[in-house]
Amino acid sequence: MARVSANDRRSALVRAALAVIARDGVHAATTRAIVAEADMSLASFHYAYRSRDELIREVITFVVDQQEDVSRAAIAPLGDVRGTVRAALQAYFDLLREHPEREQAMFELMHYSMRTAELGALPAIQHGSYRTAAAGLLEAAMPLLGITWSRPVDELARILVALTDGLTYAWLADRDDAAADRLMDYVADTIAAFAIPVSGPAPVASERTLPQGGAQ
Amino acid sequence: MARVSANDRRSALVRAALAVIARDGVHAATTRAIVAEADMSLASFHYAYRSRDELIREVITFVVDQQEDVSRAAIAPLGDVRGTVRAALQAYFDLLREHPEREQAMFELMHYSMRTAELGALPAIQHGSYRTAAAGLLEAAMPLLGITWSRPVDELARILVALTDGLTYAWLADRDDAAADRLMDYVADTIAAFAIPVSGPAPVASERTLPQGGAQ
DNA sequence: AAACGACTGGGACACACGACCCAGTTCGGC
DNA sequence: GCCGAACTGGGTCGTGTGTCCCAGTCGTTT
Repeated sequence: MARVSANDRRSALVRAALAVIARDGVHAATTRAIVAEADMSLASFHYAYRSRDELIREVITFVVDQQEDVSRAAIAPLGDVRGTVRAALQAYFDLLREHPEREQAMFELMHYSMRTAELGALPAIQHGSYRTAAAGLLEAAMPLLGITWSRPVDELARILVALTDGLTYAWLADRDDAAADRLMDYVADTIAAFAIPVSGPAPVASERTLPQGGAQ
Repeated sequence: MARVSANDRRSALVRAALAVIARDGVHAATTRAIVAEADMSLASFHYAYRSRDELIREVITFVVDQQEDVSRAAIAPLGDVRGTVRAALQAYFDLLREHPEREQAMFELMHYSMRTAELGALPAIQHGSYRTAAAGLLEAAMPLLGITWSRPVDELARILVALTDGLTYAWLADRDDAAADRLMDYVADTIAAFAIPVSGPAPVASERTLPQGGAQ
């Protein structure tokens, strides 16, 4: 086959491994399956990587980095908080519906990391990057929607991530679209309830709910 | 070794498999590892089970049934809704803290089921049983606390399960106890906000928070 | 006590896997 | 055109796996 630089080969192998993992699961991502997906020989694999573990490790860090990039996706302010949150959730959910294997692969890789001693720190990093992304969205929403949050953004980010994880998990298990819709409605409501309009030109129609609980 | 009936052997193998899975993960639950844990020979394994898959399948159904039993645990009404929900969450979380491997094993088994064609239906069943359990708690709380819920119990159960899954996942990833505490506080608040006191002897001191959002 | 069937131990088989090796091929610089 | 280094194909090794087998042992029934 064609001649490719080791660097290109490494990234090709990472993508191939990801494809195999998404299609057949982590346990099926053997060196042979991966090189078959990438259409190269076993020797090429071991020329690019010292071991399978090294590849998997790179796959995971790649995935984490990618997630961080993806979640920098622009937030589209829709006037009120609830609508904005709801739209962002819908965008994520559409992605999930289109590529369930991908999110499933994320979960599996996370569990794989938890079971591998040298990779033990990665789940915390991966989860941290989710929270950072969520916090970024919440921060970005403040000036765009003319609000502040009644609790620390970090805390709200954690709530948002927990709900998103729960939503993902539930849908992966039962594939109930209608239930997912209702769940997203709730998430939008509960997040919107933490928004406080700042003085000045108040955004309209976002005070349907009273500031719940307050900063406790 | 001692002489044991095939039936006893089957359940012993299920428990052993569960122990191995919790300790080392699903991928490490080989026939040899399982029989070593159960302290019996390979022949005994294949006398009791036709194949490893048959065992794993039994492990999963066992786990689902067990979960259903566990979640019938009595709800301890603490006067107000928030306190009751918070205490129930804390009880679950304490269990999680004590045996993280156990919950981790549940997740892994779920993913294993998703990847195995004949087991594809199990995740939905497992998740359904979680929701049923949550719904049972919410139903039980109604007469005990003198409340009704402003939304269908099924829907609230789904929210509760999603939040619990998210909580579990987050804690497994970063082991942040303080953050888990704050998250549970939020869950208790948000669930309590769906409670409507019924006319009659109103429960005391549960109106610290205004009914948030209400029935939207 | 004899015989039957439930149960066990140890070993064997075929296969898939990760890792490795080495003789060849092709490319870039001289 | 040549040379050294980057790269490739095919094969091989040792190990771990699921499954199976069979000679043997023990309890139960008659």
